[in-house]
Amino acid sequence: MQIALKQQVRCAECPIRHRAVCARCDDDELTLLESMKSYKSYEAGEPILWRGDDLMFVASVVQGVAALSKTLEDGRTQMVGLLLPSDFIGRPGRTEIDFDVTATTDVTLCCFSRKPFEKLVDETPHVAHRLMELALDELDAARDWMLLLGRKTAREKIATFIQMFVRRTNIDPAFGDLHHVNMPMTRDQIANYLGLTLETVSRQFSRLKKDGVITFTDRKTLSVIDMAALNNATGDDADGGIIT
Amino acid sequence: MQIALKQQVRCAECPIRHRAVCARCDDDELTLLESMKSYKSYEAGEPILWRGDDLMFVASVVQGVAALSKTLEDGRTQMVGLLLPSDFIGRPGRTEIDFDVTATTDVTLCCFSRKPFEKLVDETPHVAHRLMELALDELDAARDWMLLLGRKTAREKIATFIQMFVRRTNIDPAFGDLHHVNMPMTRDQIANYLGLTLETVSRQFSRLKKDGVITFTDRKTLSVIDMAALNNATGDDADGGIIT
DNA sequence: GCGCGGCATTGATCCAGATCAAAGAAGCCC
DNA sequence: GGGCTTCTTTGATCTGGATCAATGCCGCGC
Repeated sequence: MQIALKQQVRCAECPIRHRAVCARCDDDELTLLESMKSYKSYEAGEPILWRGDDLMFVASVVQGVAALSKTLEDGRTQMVGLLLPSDFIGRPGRTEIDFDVTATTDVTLCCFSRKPFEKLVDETPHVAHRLMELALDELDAARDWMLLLGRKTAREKIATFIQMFVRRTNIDPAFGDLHHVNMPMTRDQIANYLGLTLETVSRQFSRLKKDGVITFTDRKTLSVIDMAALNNATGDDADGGIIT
Repeated sequence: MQIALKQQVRCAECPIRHRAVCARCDDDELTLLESMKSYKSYEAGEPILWRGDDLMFVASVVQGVAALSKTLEDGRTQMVGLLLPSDFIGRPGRTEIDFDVTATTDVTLCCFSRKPFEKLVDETPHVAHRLMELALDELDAARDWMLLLGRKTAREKIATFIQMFVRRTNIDPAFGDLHHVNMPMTRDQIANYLGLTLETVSRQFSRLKKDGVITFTDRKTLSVIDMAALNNATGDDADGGIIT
């Protein structure tokens, strides 16, 4: 799965070229970015940033999945964001962050020193604009998630979780009726994501399997057998707008 | 409590002048804004916008409290945001919203038609910048809230809720040791906010009262007797950074 | 003052999901 | 391949908060 990435990929060939913060940069701007950027890699499980860290760099996720999480005094933790390729770490005007960032899978970041990057943002309206869009997308995702955390049952949470990966993975609708989904997380991480315990996560996966909604290829890969049943099980309004 | 607001307050005298989206506008810009703006009022309980509505205007909350909420198929609802004076409704590039906006108390909005306002944003970098800051603040709040919804117990949720109002209400630290707090919401609204039922909210208030942490003046006004105990009961790290 | 409608409180019971506990898989290193 | 460790599943039990059901409180209109 993991594609080896040359230490310094040319921006023009970058896999996240069209979706990241640099999406609307022209050739001159890309040349500038190329001179500023450097890649950093992290292994699965490795911390990327700790809460309260001084933010020396900002970065785009090029490859892999990272998680934002918060922890209570006694150790209970909750994921509060999931960073996929093209998502951005760090914000203009913020010098530190209030959550931990951890590599969920092996992760490659495209990093920029904060100061020069902020200068660039100030001088390049469309980069500022793109940052705004990314922040608003995160805000939308956070709100959907709040509904999930506050009101959904365990089964609905798991169904929503699977649905999310289906939508993200399988952009191509002409894929056939069997939706293969890879979930790059352990049961424990999924539990932290959904505000559940890992045992409950496991049990709900088993129930959906017994009910003939999904089937497992291996522990992290499943296929959706009955997409209608899955959508039903999320508890959301039916008008999700996606034709299954 | 409610201060009567003239139908068209001069921007220079506006109570949210220094915190809203217009915070850094100069006199010329204010003159322009004054010619664009119009006030709208809503009574407590009244809907302001429905999910999916076409966003004809954007607005700043001048006075009162409004709530953003989302609803599941079967009617369960969850608040996903609370709009206080100076908070902003509507985003550049978004023509509709994915949640309901309802007046929690009587609300006054300062409205701008969406199109001309977007033009203004494009031409005025510091307005765009301020919008970004407001969005990022909302994102921070959303993440704290996700931790609360996903992992906190009922008692911790209520304690956090009270603490939030203490911090917002009583900016002046030289207030004495008795912290009066006004909560402009019914038990039912608090429950929707915290992902609980109204009965549980009521019970936890009673327990905190019995434990000598708070005392009630009336149903919506309370005083914190033991601030240390309250902070302890939130479950958060002690380093909240506020001297009580 | 009385009656009525809209919160709020309190009690009794139930159940979804947490917790405690044990036994399978699946890597992975030697 | 054998013996680690780490992750996952499944079972038994417990419990916090939901649900169901009164009852209490307060403001308001007549």
